[in-house]
Amino acid sequence: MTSTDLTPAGPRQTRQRAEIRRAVEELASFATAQEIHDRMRHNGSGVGLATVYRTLQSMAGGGQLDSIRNPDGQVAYRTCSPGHHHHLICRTCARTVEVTVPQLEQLVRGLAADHGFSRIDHEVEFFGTCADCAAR
Amino acid sequence: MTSTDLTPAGPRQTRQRAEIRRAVEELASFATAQEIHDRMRHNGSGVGLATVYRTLQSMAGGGQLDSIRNPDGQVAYRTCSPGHHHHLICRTCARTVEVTVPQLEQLVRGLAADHGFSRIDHEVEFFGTCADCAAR
DNA sequence: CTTTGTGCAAAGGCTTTGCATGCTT
DNA sequence: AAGCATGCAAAGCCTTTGCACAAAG
Repeated sequence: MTSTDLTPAGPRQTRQRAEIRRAVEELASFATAQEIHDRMRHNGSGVGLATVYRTLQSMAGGGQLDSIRNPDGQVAYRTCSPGHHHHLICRTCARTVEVTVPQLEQLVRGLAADHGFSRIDHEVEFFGTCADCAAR
Repeated sequence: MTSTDLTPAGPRQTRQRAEIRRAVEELASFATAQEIHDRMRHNGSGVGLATVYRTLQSMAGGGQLDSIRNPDGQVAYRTCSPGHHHHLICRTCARTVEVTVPQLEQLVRGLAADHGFSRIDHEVEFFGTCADCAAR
């Protein structure tokens, strides 16, 4: 070894990563890797699909992005406001509301205790019909 | 028309459908179409994979089966005990506990009201580590 | 200079679909 | 006899992976 580096390194700064980050930050709601890629292409970007997949995964793994699975089974990403929260998503127009449900967190802890489970993840997303769409 | 039938018809009774129903009823926990198909084959059944997929979908659509999406994005099926409830699933050993969480139901109604949403589905499944697996 | 990221295309895995045949009604 | 159900294989879709090249540190 010519040098000993003790810093965790982290992902490199590349044009592609920057573009992807920007694209994700512009999202109004969740979007899949393919949707994000499409959108970028329309905006003139030439970043490859595989890179988008890899980068989104990496960002989600690093906690910079939240990933959920939509009702069709695809993985969708979104930048999240800091802190733990959930989403209330309209099945019809995809409108999304971020909700914090402290009672749910308590509930989960209670559940865990009652059944001897630990490290319970709850990627809880609520899908429903929003007022506007119900009106039609 | 030679005859006018007013009954909704419904799925036909076939050997395959019966076999699939039986297989699903024997499940201890959720299983995907492929897993169910494999299991049936090992038990000597020659039912085709496509038929298993189609039949499970049909049964789930008819409310005879509950379907969830597992963490890998595959659709998993299970016969459910009557009444609304959720599942607490061990990520390691797949052990599943059925839990009723009345407070959650209340919470959901509250959420809906607060944000003008209606018909909120909450396919809420909790994934965690059960006591046995945590002990190792 | 070394290592990680990117692109492209191919491969993979799960699920759906087309079509001819068989079975239910 | 008429029509849905089944099987098989092919097609589809989303996602991952292999490999050579480019770029970052």
